[in-house]
Amino acid sequence: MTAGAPEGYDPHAFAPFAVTVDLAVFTVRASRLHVLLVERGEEPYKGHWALPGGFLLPRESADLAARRELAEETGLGQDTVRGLHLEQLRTYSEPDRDPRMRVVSVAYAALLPDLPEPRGGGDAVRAKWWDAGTVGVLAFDHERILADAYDRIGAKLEYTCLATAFCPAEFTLGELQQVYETVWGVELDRPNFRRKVLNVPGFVQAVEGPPRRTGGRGKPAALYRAGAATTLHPPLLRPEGRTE
Amino acid sequence: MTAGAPEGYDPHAFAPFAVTVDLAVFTVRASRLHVLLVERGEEPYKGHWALPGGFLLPRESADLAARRELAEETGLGQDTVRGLHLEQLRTYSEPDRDPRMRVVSVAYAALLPDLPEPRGGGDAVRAKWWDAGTVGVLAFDHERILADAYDRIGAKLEYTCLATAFCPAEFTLGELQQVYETVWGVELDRPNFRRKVLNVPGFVQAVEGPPRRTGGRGKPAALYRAGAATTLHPPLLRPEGRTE
DNA sequence: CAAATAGTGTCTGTCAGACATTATTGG
DNA sequence: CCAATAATGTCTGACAGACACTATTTG
Repeated sequence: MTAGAPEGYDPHAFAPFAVTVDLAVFTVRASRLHVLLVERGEEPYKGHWALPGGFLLPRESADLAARRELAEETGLGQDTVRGLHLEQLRTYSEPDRDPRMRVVSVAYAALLPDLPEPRGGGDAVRAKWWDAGTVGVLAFDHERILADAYDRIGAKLEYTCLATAFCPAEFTLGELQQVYETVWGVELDRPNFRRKVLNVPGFVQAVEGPPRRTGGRGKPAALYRAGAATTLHPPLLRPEGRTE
Repeated sequence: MTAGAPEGYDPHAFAPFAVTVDLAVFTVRASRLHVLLVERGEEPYKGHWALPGGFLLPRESADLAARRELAEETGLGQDTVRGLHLEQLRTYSEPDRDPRMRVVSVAYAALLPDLPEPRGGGDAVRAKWWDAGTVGVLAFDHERILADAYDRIGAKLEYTCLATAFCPAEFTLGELQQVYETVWGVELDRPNFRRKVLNVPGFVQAVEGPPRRTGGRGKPAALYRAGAATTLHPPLLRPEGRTE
C-alpha cells in the first residue's frame, strides 16, 4: 500500500472486513469429477449446499485456514493435510456477496485421491461428494467460484504435475490418464498418452520392484510415483484447442 | 463458508482485518521491463519504495480499488483505466506482513504501454518507473509480490494475448516481439515469431489502410491491432523450457 | 480360447527452429 | 551504394495423432 490508513484511522472505528476461505475440493471417483459440498445449517442460505470454508482466525494465514477447514470437513489428519497441494484461485470481494456483512473470501482448489465419504464434521450439517456436473444452486457466489476452480484445474493439468494429486501415492499410467480424461471430458489415445508422460522429465517415476497391480481382468500395470518436477516440459496440451 | 461467524459474532468486537490492494504495474521502455514504484511518506517503511496500492473503501471491490489506485498513481483517466487488463495475482495474508495491524492484501498485475513519468499523485511522496531488474529492498513483502508478478506475466505471455497490453492501440510485429524478448529475456527469430503470431487466430488483426510507420531507418512496418481472442491457440512457448 | 487391459512399434503430416533471400526505406 | 529494418520462402528434424501389433492376465 502506498500510505497509512485514511486520516485518523482506527481499526475499530472503521467498518471492518471479515475474511474467509472457500474451498473447491475435487476428487475423481467412478470416472466422474466430484466436488465436496456441505449443507448449511444456519442463515443465510440455510439448507443450501455450499463450498466448505470458514473465517480466518486472528493470527492465521489464509493458507493455514484453508488446511484447517479441509481437515475439519474431510476428517483427514493434520499431517496429511499439511502435505497436500492447495491452489489459491483468487479472491472474491464484491461488497454484497454476503448479505450479513462485508466478507472478502480467498478461494482455494484442492485435489484429492478418491476418499471415503466425509465424516461431515465442523459446523456443517453434513458433507457429501457431488458429481461436479450436476450440482444445483449453491449458496453465496459459490457457483461462480466452483466454475472458476474447474477452469483453473483443467488449464493447470496442461502445464503442471497437478494430475498426480488426484492419484494415490502409487498409481498406474491408466489411472493418471483417467484423471486427464475425466477433468477434460475427452478420450485420449493410450499409447500416445504414455509416450508423452514418460517423455516429460520428472513427471512420474517408475516404482522399482516388480510389484504390479491389477485393474480388473487384464495385464497388471506398472506402478509409478509422482516425480520431482512441478511444471511439465513439454506441456500436455489438451486436444482441439478448447480452452475458451 | 460453512457456517455463520463464531459464537456471538459482532463485527466490531472481533479483531478486524484491513483489506488492501497492491499493484505491480509493468511497462516496457527502452527494451527493459520497468515497474512503477512509489516512495512511502509515512511509517512504517517511511522512505522505502513500495508497490502502489491502498485500502479498500467500505463498498468497493478489490478490482475497483485497484483501478482507482492505478488512476491516482499514474494520472491515467478513469475511462482509460476502466478498459485496462488487470490480472489478479493472489492474496497475501501472513499475520505479520504489516507491523501495524492485520492487513490482507489482494495483489494485481497491470500491463501498460510506455507512458510518460507518472505525476505521482495520491498519498505517495513520489512515483517513478524502475528498471524491474534493479529494484532494491522494498517495503513490506512487496519484493515477494513483485517476483510473483514477474513470474506470472512471463507465463501468461505463453498462452494468452496479454502481450498486446504492453503495446499502444496500433503496433508493429517488431514491437510485439520486443515485448516477448524483454519480458522473457531472450532473443527470438523474427521470421518465426511473425509466422507463429499470424497463425494464431484472433491474436492480432491487420490494420487495413496502407498506413505504415517507421522505426528509425529501415522499411516501414505494417500495423496491427489486438484481435478478439484472449487465449492463444496454439500457445507461443518460450524457448528452452525455462519456466522453473 | 476369448475378453480385457498394458505396453511397443511404425507411419505420416504438421510444425518448430534455422537461415537464405527479397523488399523498402534513409543517408 | 550501404546500412537497417520488414517480410517471404525454404529446408530439415522432431513430434503429434492415428493405429497396428504384441504381451499378460482372468474366466
